[in-house]
This record gives sequence, structure tokens and C-alpha cells, in this order.
Amino acid sequence: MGGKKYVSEHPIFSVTADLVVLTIRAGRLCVLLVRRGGEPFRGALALPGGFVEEDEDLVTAAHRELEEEAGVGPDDVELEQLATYGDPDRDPRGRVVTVAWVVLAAEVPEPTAGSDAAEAMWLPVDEVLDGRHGPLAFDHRVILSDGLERARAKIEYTGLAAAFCRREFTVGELRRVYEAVWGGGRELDPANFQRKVLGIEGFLKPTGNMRRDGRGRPSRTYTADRAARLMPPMTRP
Amino acid sequence: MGGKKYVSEHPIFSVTADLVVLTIRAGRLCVLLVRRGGEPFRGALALPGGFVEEDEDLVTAAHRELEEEAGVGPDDVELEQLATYGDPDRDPRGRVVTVAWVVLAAEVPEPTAGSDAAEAMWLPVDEVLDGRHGPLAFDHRVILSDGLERARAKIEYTGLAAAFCRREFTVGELRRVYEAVWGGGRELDPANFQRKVLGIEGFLKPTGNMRRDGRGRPSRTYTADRAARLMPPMTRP
DNA sequence: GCAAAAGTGTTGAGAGTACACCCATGT
DNA sequence: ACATGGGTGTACTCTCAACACTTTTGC
Repeated sequence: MGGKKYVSEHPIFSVTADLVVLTIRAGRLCVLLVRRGGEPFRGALALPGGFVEEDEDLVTAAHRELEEEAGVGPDDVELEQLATYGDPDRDPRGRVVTVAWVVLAAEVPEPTAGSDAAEAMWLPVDEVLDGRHGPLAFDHRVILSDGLERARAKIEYTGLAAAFCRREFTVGELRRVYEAVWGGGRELDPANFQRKVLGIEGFLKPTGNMRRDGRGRPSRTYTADRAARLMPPMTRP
Repeated sequence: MGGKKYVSEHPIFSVTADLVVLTIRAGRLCVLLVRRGGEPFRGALALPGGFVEEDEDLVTAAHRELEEEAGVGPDDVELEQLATYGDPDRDPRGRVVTVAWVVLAAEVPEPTAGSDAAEAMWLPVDEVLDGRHGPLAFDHRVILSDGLERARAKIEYTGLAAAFCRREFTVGELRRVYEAVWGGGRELDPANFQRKVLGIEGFLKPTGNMRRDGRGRPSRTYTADRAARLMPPMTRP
């Protein structure tokens, strides 16, 4: 971004894509954050993101930032538009409107590997939201909060919880996804959970394989069967 | 918008607010559309909307356009952000990103009254979507389609169906709202509907008044009791 | 009286919940 | 043997849909 200038007769907006990338690590729901290296908010934590380029579609920009900042390719990831934030004062550098996206990630490539940002890290969302790691830059706390609520609602009536798992997964792994995302330390009854998910048409497709995890009886594995809408939905306790 | 120019070092975007304004007329779900007077898409139908101004919040811009193009003030209307559309080719005039909003309106001021647009009209959404009134400008068909689905989903688990009614309304009027929005000619059982809505905590608040509509037994009236989330939700048949 | 809309009663099917209990593995 | 997690059975509750039936108005 050197000498190139742009001129317009309408008020000028810059448009950015910001990402709420969620994953599960050690049973806890975590979000990908970067430490800002420049002003404004130097040193504060922020959501990964960046400017949308000329002739670039919004969803393409989101995927590009995801690749650049987290090293996650366009496959094996669920990316959904969250909302757009455009308060005139949200960025001290000028009029910047940001389109925010929610990303549900399964594989956890250690973030610094292949990353653009000097410091990228996974932090538990509850710790971030209660301020334990300091305030977030810009209005990113609101965006994170909205993204979290979106993810919580979305896994109720879609099969997207499977996006947090590896391609092939067990019912127990899926249950721990629901427990982590819905939070609150609530545990779901394994017996009822099993019957419920297997009873939902088009949610899970058996692979015929088994998985031995060391302790306990081996379990059957499944892949996601992409039904757009779960009928009946999963219900938050 | 005359000689004023703007300069930037980032790619230039213009930002617009487009509105999917829904209401119920004669038992049918209708959307507010304007006939375009200028290029591009001259003569085609389009969603009402316009450019977001400098130093104007996004939601403020949406409310302003709603006032200008439909004569609807900020009170007695439900306005919710839908999504943002930014394909590089969606507007032949340049790089225009639009933030779309869904508006649920109760009062139906005849649109041309107090309106900016030369021609504004209410048309049944099903007729518009099946192309009976010609193609919509830009990507407005997709936006309308998304907005419709949002409204259908939203009245399941929030009390927003009441936003389609006058301040004081009957259970029968509310039932006809659900029938019109969910569409498909399905009729809901009046008896079960009554028990269901009255059983939802915080949905309806009795006024103590009655309404005589000419035919049939008079009915009690209610006002919305703004519970954020209906528990249990209404279920689409 | 008759039609139309509001509102109540009743009943049977299905879904969710709690919890007992069996199965298959590692240590 | 026993702990651990997978998986099945069962019984109770609650909700929902269907539909018969009563109430109160206008014509």
C-alpha cells in the first residue's frame, strides 16, 4: 500500500474482514486472537482480520485472511457471515466498516505456524470475555460476544457442531463439543445424547469403523451427513 | 452530492443501506419496492435504500432511508440487520457494499405519502419472488429471499410477530400473521394456537379490553410483552 | 335460527429426562 | 478386579396435534 490513491464522490469507506475463529482445545471453547503490533491499540489483543481488496469478494477476503493469519485453508472449515459493524468512531484511523465472520475450526494448526501476525494465540473465550487477558482492540469484544452467541444458537438447529470435530468422529466427541460451546459446566447425559443425535435424520452417517481411545469401550465413528436443518433440533439445557 | 471529493489510500468502497420492509396486507405478506427512475436498472423494481453518509452510523442510515422512502418513523417498527452483500460486480457503477436490513412494519402508511421515490408500492412477496413483476435490480432478489427466510425463522423464537400487528391486537390477528409469514396456505388450528401463545411466559400481556369485529364472538386484546426469547418457541408446521 | 369467530375440554401419540443396567476395553 | 466410557432398556412426564364442543356476536 504505497502511492496508489483512490478518488470517489461518495463518502469513502474502507472495508475490513474480521474473524471470530472458534475451536475446541482440551474441552474448552477457544478463540484465535492476535497481539497488535502497530497503532492504534498497540499491544492489545484483537480478532484476526484485514482490509478487503479491490475486486475481491467479501467471502474471498475472509478466506484469505483466515489463510494468512491462521494458516487454515478453505476446506474443512465452516465460515459464516456474522454481522457488519460500522460505528463512525469505531476506528480512529477513519471510516472503517468491518464485516465479521464466524469460523468453526476442527484441526488446530498451532497458530504461529505459517502465520502473518507476530503473535497469534488460542485463548478460552470465557477468559477473554471476563477481561482476564485485558481489553480487546476496537469493538472486538462486542463482535466476539455476538459470534459466540451465533455459534451457540447455530449448533442447535444445524449439524455444524461436527465442524469442530475431525472428519471422522465419535458420538462422545460430539457431545463434548456441545458441552464446550454451550458452556456453563453443564454435562449432557451420554445415554440420551446418543439416542438423540442418532435419531436425527441426516445428521450422522456411520463409517463402520471403530475407535479405541485407550480407556473404555471402543466407539463407532461417524461423519457429518450435512442435513441443512436438524429435525428435531438439539435443545440447550 | 456535487463537487465534494474524497481521497483514500485503501481501496474505495461506497456503503449503502437496503431495506426489506415487510408488512401484512389483506392477509398476505407484502414487501415495499420502488421503481427505479435512473440508471442502472432504470424501470426495474428495487428495494428501497441509499448511501450511508459520512459520520452516520449504519443503523441510523437504515432508519433515515426508512423515513425518507416509506415515511415510517423510528418508533413502532422492528429493524434488524440482515447481512452484507459485496460482490465486486453487484453494482456497475463501482464498488458498492450494501448492508441489508429487515423491517417488520405494522402500520401501513400508503407508501407514496411522504415518500422520496417517484413510485413506491407494496407487493406480495410470493408474487415478487416468482418473477411476476419482472426481475429485481442488482442482487435484490437474493436479499429479499434471505430477508424473508430471516423473518420466517425469527418469529419462531421471538415475539416479533407482534410487530406486524397494531399496538393492541387479538390472538386471531396474531395467528393470521403467522399464517401469512410462514405461507404455503397452511392454516393453524385456532384452538391450539390460542393455548400455545397464552402459555408462553412473557409473550402476550392482556389489556382487559375487548374488540368487536362485526362477525363472531368478541375477543380479548393483548399487547406485546417483549420477552426476548419465546420459551417454548412457536414451531413452523 | 344460522354462520362465524372466540375459547375450553379431552385424548392419544411422540419426544425428552432420569436412571438402571449391560458391554468392551486398559491397567 | 475395577475403572472408564460406549451403548441399550424402561418408565414417567410433558408437549403437541386433532377434533368435539360451548360461547357470544351479526345477520
